[in-house]
Amino acid sequence: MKSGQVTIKDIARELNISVSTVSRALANNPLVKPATKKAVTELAEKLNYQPNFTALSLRNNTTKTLGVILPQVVHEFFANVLRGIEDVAYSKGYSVIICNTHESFEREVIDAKTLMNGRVDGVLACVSKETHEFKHFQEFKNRSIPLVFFDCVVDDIDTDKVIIDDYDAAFSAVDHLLKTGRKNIAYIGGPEGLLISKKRFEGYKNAIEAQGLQLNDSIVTHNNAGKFEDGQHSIKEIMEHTTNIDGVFAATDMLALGAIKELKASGLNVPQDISVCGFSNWKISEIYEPSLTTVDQPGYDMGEISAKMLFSQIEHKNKEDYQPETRVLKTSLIVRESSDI
Amino acid sequence: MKSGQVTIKDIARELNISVSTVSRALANNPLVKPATKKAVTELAEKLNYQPNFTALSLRNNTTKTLGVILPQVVHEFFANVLRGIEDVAYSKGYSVIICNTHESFEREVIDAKTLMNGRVDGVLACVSKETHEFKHFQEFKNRSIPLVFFDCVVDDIDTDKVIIDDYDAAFSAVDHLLKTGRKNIAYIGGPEGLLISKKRFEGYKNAIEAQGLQLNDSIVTHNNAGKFEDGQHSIKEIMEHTTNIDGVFAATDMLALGAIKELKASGLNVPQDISVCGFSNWKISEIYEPSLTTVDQPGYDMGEISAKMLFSQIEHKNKEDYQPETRVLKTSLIVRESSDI
DNA sequence: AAAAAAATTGCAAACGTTTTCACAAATTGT
DNA sequence: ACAATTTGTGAAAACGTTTGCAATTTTTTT
Repeated sequence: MKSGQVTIKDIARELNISVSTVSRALANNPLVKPATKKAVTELAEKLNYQPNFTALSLRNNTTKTLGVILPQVVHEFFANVLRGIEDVAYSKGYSVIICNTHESFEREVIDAKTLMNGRVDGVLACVSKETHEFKHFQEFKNRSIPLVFFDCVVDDIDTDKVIIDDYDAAFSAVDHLLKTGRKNIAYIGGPEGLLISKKRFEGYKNAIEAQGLQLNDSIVTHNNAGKFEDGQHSIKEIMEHTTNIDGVFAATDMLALGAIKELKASGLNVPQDISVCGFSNWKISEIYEPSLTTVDQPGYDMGEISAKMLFSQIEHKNKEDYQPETRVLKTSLIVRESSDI
Repeated sequence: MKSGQVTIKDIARELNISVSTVSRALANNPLVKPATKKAVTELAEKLNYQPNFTALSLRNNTTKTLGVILPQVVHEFFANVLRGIEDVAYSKGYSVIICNTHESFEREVIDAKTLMNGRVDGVLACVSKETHEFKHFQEFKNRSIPLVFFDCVVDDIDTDKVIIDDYDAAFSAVDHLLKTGRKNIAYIGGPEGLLISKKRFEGYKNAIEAQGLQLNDSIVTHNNAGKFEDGQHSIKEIMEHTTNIDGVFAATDMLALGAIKELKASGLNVPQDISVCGFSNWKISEIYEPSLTTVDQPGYDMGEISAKMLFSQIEHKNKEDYQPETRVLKTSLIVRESSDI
């Protein structure tokens, strides 16, 4: 027994009344006599009474907690998503438990299990790039635990989803490079299996073909991660075969920055000789030299919208008429020095 | 009533036995007959039974959850701390609820209240830079909820603490600059009220004086945040009065990078004309050009040690013999291009 | 002053689990 | 065949809270 915890019973005993009365007094129930109410609230104040969270959860069958499963936190985009989620949650008196899978499938499964036993009222999830099997998420639906996917979603699971229009974003970005006169634009991609990677590549491809140009496979690369070093490595690889590229579209800012570093090292000037565009608009892309043209993702909006959808599921809990929905959010291209010609 | 949740009662009803037996069977209690045990476990498996988390918490008076209060998550150092905490927690079957105060005092108080009602078994906290009043933390002690401070700690509260040796780190960093021949080293600090800021400044000051040099107040600045723009601004301010500085020691990597950008803009070369050193070893400091000399903080270790101390408090819960302890962790200086002369 | 109505309060059940205690059934020893 | 074990099971309490219902007290009405 936690010594410090003062309960409703303690107050009842002290005041020689029943726990029911104390409970009602604290709830400001009009049934209870003003005098009693006063005595109770004053004593509660004095003893610093806080209703036991676990008992409330059990009684009300609601934990006032949301779970978030996501692959990274040191990531401006995810951090913004989290802020959006938190703001909505806090405004409803909910708190948020964050499970960071560190891009590990194994951890994701563990985290999903952790959230499956009634610990949360609903779950927001962004799947890791290692994940190709989704039983652990399906189980939320089986148990009718409200679930919303954001960013990296699972197509096969019928639930609310909020995604970025990755295709459109990539198309616009590459189109921008083409419009400035670039013709040989390399593609440096993230994990090939990931849906968002595929969409970004599609956008790249179609933008090029829309200009009547031919896609050149030898200047297209994919990486298992989206890290700085991968960007460097990709450029090296591309330059082994092809030296006349004049543009780079990278699927993440880190890939783009790695590319810039490597391009500089090989004696090229960005943007004079070659333009570079990233994806995500991290803080670093603004302060790097040259500053990086990139796609700004509406992270905060995504979090806010996802959380609102989740609450609407939670409130529809018992009804059968809930129709899952997919929201597609628009991005905006931020042109900076790295493509400013 | 959540439709999806299958309870021990459902199993008992289905098998026409009592809930006690089901409970025992699931706990693999030797008292229960193998046949019954088999029937129960098989049905539980089939129905995908998961013990209700809330009920367990109430029964056992333990939530198997730790709370972490910290001011930022998009911060490599804090992210590493979190990994350290999570690894220890997960290994003990605990999960972690992260409260991100976004450096807001108000939010910190709300978060503290949220964790105060029996939702967690213990709390790890790093105070925000806005915080100058600590009642909300003292309350954890009053309720005898285990509490460990890390990084930004509260001196007045008698509990376990894990800190970086900020003084020593700053001293070594500045000493390194001095040893390479620098004589006029500017200081660009973070929030002046913060203990870690004071310690870093002390280290800077003493390193300079240890060389028989005089501290020059006109090349010392403090900032309310530790952001890139603050670094730029500080350099501008310093250069208005003093133009012969040949070194900069900044209290964060972002301040240092802002400083570099501004120095470059004013026509100086780093490190040829002036050396710069940051603090924290963010990823960006490695990839920036020039790469940044900085102090590496053992974030993972800090998280791991803090969590272990917290568990030792949790396990000592009822005993009176617990003696709070403060652990001071050593840093290491990483010399890169920005001071390589 | 008694009856009726209104105002307060307490009892007990419920949420899902574990565990102590008591009891029933099966087995063993004589 | 009967007592003494052993083995297996169930009832009930407990964790801290809310709430329907019943019981009590107080106030109003006649």
